[in-house]
Amino acid sequence: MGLTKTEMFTEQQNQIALFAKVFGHPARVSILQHLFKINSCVCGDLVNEIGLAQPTISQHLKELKHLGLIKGNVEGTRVCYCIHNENWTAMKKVMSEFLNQDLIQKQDCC
Amino acid sequence: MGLTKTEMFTEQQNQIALFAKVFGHPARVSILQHLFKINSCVCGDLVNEIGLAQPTISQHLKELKHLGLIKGNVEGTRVCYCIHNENWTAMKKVMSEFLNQDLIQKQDCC
DNA sequence: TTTGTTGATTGCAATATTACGATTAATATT
DNA sequence: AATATTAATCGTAATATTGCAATCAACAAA
Repeated sequence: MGLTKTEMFTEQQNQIALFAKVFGHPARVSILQHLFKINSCVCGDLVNEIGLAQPTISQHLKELKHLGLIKGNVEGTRVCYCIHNENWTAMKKVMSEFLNQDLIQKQDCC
Repeated sequence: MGLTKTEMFTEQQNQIALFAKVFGHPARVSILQHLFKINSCVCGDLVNEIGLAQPTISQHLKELKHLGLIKGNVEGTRVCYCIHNENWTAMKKVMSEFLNQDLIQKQDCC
């Protein structure tokens, strides 16, 4: 049905999935890497850097902002974007806990 | 258009996105957590544990297997699933590099 | 005020994802 | 052989995502 049944999962599981989903598109990965490298940049720069149309980049930025991973600051006609450090750190904690789970038994079942 | 333009991104960016995408659904997060906890289990157990229909779980398992994160072993009429340790470790390396990027300048742009 | 620049929003088309009923395939059990 | 159990596959419906042309809104510059 295309409808994820979030109510049958824990809050933690849904949160992991939400973060992962936003990283599940190479354009957003690319935007984030660029923001880490450049520290701050304007929407138009990302359009040139990545090569997708301006509305597409704008939409990806909106999703990243909505999850709190980036900040946007209006500077005249331009909007400056940067990584939201505190939220990025919090996200890392959640994702690391998931990724660094340990198996009780190290040998494979099969 | 609903079509991701993978050719405009680096292989690394596409790989990060592929891994992230598979974690982008709470059912798959839940399956993986359960496999870590139980070490190995049968498809039917996951159906009972999670509460989605059998074809749905089977489909999620297929995606996880396709990415190499789990193994499946036929045992009579049952199929035993477990984490693919080596591939999980390799995935962790790729994802950690992305998540642990450092900002050159610590102060926010805005 | 008019024009230019920048980025958000809208509307739409194409494709992808999620979920499950029905069925099938494979093996176990009787 | 007939039946039961288990999981994969098929088909389909509903919803979500991606991408962009066109437009709009806000501000800057002339």
